[in-house]
Amino acid sequence: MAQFNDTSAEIPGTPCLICEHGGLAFCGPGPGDADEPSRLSAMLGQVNLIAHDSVFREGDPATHLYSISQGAVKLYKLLSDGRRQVTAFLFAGDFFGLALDGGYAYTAETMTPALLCRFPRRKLEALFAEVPRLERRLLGLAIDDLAAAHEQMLLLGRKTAREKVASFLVMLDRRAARRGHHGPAVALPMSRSDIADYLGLTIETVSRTLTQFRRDGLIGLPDLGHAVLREADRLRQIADGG
Amino acid sequence: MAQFNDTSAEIPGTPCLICEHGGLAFCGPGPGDADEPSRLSAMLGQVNLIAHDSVFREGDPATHLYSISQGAVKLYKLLSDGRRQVTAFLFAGDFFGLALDGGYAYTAETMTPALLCRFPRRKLEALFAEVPRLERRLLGLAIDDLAAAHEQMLLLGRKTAREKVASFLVMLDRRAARRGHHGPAVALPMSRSDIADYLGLTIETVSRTLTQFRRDGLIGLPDLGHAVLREADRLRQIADGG
DNA sequence: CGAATCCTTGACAAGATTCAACTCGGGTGG
DNA sequence: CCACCCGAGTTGAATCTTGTCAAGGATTCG
Repeated sequence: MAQFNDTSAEIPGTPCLICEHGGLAFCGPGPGDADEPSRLSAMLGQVNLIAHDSVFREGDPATHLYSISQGAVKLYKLLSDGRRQVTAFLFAGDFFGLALDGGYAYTAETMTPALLCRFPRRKLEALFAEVPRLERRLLGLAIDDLAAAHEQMLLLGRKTAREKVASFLVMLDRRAARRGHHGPAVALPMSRSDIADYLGLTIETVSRTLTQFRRDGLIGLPDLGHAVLREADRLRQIADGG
Repeated sequence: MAQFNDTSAEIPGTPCLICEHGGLAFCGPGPGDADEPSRLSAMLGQVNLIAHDSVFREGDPATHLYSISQGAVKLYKLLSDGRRQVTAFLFAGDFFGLALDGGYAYTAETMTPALLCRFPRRKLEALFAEVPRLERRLLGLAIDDLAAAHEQMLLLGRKTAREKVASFLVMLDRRAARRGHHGPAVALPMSRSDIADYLGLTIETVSRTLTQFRRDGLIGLPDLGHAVLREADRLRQIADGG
């Protein structure tokens, strides 16, 4: 585990695809500052991973900051007996790996083949002095993550299975739209087991709830990897406790 | 609600007590940089709140950043039907209120009478340019919060009631020790209802679990507001899923 | 084509919630 | 001064949502 795919292990200097992603990630170009992206791309490296490969593990020294160029990644934490909590699903344009000297707080694993950009933490910190806007951006992204974490705590602590699954589908749909995916179906690159561990449920409960939504005409399930939100408004209502 | 106590509404320029708290909060003095604290205290204001007073509400415009000088504060989010998730308990030296233009992501309420330091967000951002170390500190604190949030997700999604309550007691004990409180009893300034909403349980389950711990000799409950961890190691073991 | 893995479905069990009664302690007012 | 009241907490019994265990079906991949 944790090996990088041989085909293109690391390509320093190659321009980062996510820099084209409209500023979603921290390496995106900012207004009136054309110099910064080139400085960043000069220090970033790309890593190409196969599906179900681990990027780093909880407790590993936090050497790099990652940004997803292509593919999907999940973050999770484990209890000693193997119980797992998936804390985030990430897609193109998202970043992860923000950590202090204590090491990464979670394990990061690809769900699909993925192309990641990564930045050495040390070099990035040195660059902060020259480009303060960078650190501001990173702080903003951390605050976004924090808000998402609080929202997930509300879900885990206080929502029913039905509300959790509805929230999950609505969240994926909203984020897919933000990335420009406006097709009828939302992609589910994660397994039922991943979904269960994200929502604090079992795979059986996730499966049963999805089936019930399908029977009620709220969603379509054309195949295991996709869901169609037929009654998105109703799902949003369920997600918020209605 | 949300009124400041009349007795000492705001005292600009008064030195912030938490600046003496050994660098726990972001306004603490750093090595070789005696200038910064004075600049900060020049722009901070103190607010004195009674118990069970709200500091700000979820969605309010994020005008200030807060730091606790004295007292205890809780953060929470609500669902439309009143279900509540407490996302954090905060004590002297802790800070809160980090938010972007979307407004605060949670409501903040005192649990005890509290003395807070607050910094206007606008002015703080202006100061970032002059004192880059400040922004670095804030980013570090945000990363700490993020790690705590992930830990809480693991608790909410995957721990049993017994493990949740044990984790809660151990967490309070560890944080009290960090603040220099080494007495035999850990303070519980929050109500059973707050604890339940923090752990994703009901007050009855919290009460029953505490009683069971007491019967098993793991803890003492001298009064409603205190707990004595008699078997701290065993509690830590339970908290981690043993 | 076969084997393995993932998912779905069903029957049953259990941990936590709900509902309800009771206790305790503090504050108030007769 | 003390009885009363009220809110908070505890305890008990019944219920229920979700988890556990087990079997069957589907999809994928060698």
